[in-house]
Amino acid sequence: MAAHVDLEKIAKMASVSRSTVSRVVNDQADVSPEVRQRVKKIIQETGFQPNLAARSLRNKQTDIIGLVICNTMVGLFTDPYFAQLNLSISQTCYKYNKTLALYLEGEPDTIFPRLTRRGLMDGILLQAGKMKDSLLKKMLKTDIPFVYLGRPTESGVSYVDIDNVTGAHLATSHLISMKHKRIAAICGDLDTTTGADRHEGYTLALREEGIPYQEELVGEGDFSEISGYQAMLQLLNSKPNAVFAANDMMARGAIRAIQEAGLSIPHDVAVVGFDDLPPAVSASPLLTTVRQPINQMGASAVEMLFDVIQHGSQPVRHTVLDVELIIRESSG
Amino acid sequence: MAAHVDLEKIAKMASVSRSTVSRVVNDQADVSPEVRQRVKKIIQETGFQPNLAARSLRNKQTDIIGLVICNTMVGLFTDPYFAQLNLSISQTCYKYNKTLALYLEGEPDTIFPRLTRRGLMDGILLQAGKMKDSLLKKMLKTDIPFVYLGRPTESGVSYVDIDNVTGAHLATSHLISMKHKRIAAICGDLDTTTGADRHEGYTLALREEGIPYQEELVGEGDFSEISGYQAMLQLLNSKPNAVFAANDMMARGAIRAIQEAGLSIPHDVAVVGFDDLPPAVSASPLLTTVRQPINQMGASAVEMLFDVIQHGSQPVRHTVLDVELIIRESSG
DNA sequence: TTGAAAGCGCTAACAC
DNA sequence: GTGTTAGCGCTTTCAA
Repeated sequence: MAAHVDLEKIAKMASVSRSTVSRVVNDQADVSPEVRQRVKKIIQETGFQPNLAARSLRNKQTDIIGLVICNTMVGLFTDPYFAQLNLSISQTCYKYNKTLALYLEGEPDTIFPRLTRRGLMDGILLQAGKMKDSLLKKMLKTDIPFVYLGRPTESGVSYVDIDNVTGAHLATSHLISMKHKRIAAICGDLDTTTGADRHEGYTLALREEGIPYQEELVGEGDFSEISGYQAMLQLLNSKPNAVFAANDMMARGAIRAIQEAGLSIPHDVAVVGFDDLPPAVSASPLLTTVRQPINQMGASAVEMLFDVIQHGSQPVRHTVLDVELIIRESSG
Repeated sequence: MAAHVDLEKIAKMASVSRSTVSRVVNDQADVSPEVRQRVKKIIQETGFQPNLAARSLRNKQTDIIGLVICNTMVGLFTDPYFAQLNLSISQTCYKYNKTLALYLEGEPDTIFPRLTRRGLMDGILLQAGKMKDSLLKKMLKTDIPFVYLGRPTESGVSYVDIDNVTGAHLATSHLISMKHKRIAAICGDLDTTTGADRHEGYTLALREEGIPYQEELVGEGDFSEISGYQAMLQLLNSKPNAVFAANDMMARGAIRAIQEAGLSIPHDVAVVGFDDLPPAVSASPLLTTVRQPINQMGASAVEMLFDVIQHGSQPVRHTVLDVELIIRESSG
């Protein structure tokens, strides 16, 4: 932030006032064409760009939004899901000429004061973590605009989520329709709404078809590949002939366990995942999975946040995005 | 950024001046114990935190640093390598109470003006991309503090890198020492210094042992799993009995291709990767690979940047981190 | 040890 | 259509 040209200097060079330069910079009306022309030329030549700290102070708006993924989820940050979400959020910020601040570290308690500082961020995207996280409740008590990524456990929260229950239902129904009898599930962390909702969808589909829910056919992982592998190892003892994994990474782990056991997919055990992430899907056998619109989720969340920033947090906004079953090889 | 308590308000409540409150907030000397006590109590009660835009304007320092990974690399952002690097950078910022701004999108040309705005960032971490990227050259012409992540193709650049040549050399030598004759390589994008350096290490190791370099044993991927798979498919025609892949993702793809061809690892074909990323390594067979200290790389880069910000870009700083060969199952 | 006052660079209300 | 001026909230001389 070295010494540099400022409005004043441009004004002198163009023999006009600071205000006029400001008007030109911000594309406001009421500047004569000749003057605008002259000032623009000088701005061009000098490469002048208004100082953002000064503008933020004056405008009470920084054009920075934060993305917060706190500790309880950080271990999973290496999941390609987050990379993709992050990318879409970043792209949307770029498109609207906003800056994205990233908060990956920190316990909900210690990170909170950093999120509530004045003069840094206009608003925040809060990635859902464990249901018991206190951060959401705390944020609700502030007047800071924020949007939740996932289904919140509190009311009065604006959020964007995907239809996890329907997705899991689709996946399970698909397996049922393939005449499989013993349909296992590898759940994600059930202390997250995502994990719980996908489990719910599985349960619902079974119930609709009058298939009893059997404990020994249900394992719990934490969305990681290795946890899917381990859960499947366990489930193999119960001889399932199909398995719904709550995300693609765990499905991939399950496939590995099934293949190592000398069983074939989908002949001996059919597999369906959830996410439709290219790296997980493209291995062989190609994964049948539930596609969720990650990019749209990121974009919607950012745009919803801009709306909250501009128009206030009332009324509360919800967007739940549709999912789609993509049938490939692993389900037969 | 709603109306809120400011220094002035605290000052009134404590019956002191703004200056005194500022001194207390910034832990400066020359405030009497009683006054300090009194002011602190009120700050505590009100939850006052100084406005960062105002502070930035005054101090000419924002305590924000940027991480820039531009378009040419963005497709690879889903590589767990970047997730891990990102995480370590984020953690280090957190530790030093700085904010991290993330720039994932944008052509080098269009992103440049956004990086050079005054009053936004104190400095920048620039992830290496394609060698021909013009961003590095442009940054060099500015007075903005920055540190390059990877080996730069220009001189006068402060950077942090890992010893890619030695790593690839270690991997290849290891395969040679196992008495393999036909040692293939799956290179990463050779238009990146990382890809080129790892190729260089492979070449060097062969030469040292008097093994001729054979074109038909060398494939090129782009660091993605699928590209490793495809490159291996091709290479299998040349009947290699070992292969060095320039990263773990490609190694994983190669393993898949080898196994699908009905060959066993390491018996028929030995495989060595590069990165030592848990998700890639933990599948079976466990991957022999070159471990690079990603977390240390992130931390070093951030700390180097702080140093550049504080003390100027001269002298130029370099840190090249050591790598280590981790022998597991896939190399026999 | 404390307070008064200037000013960081910008925008916008108001006056001309 | 253009300029003057008053701050935004903070830190920091400088004076008391």
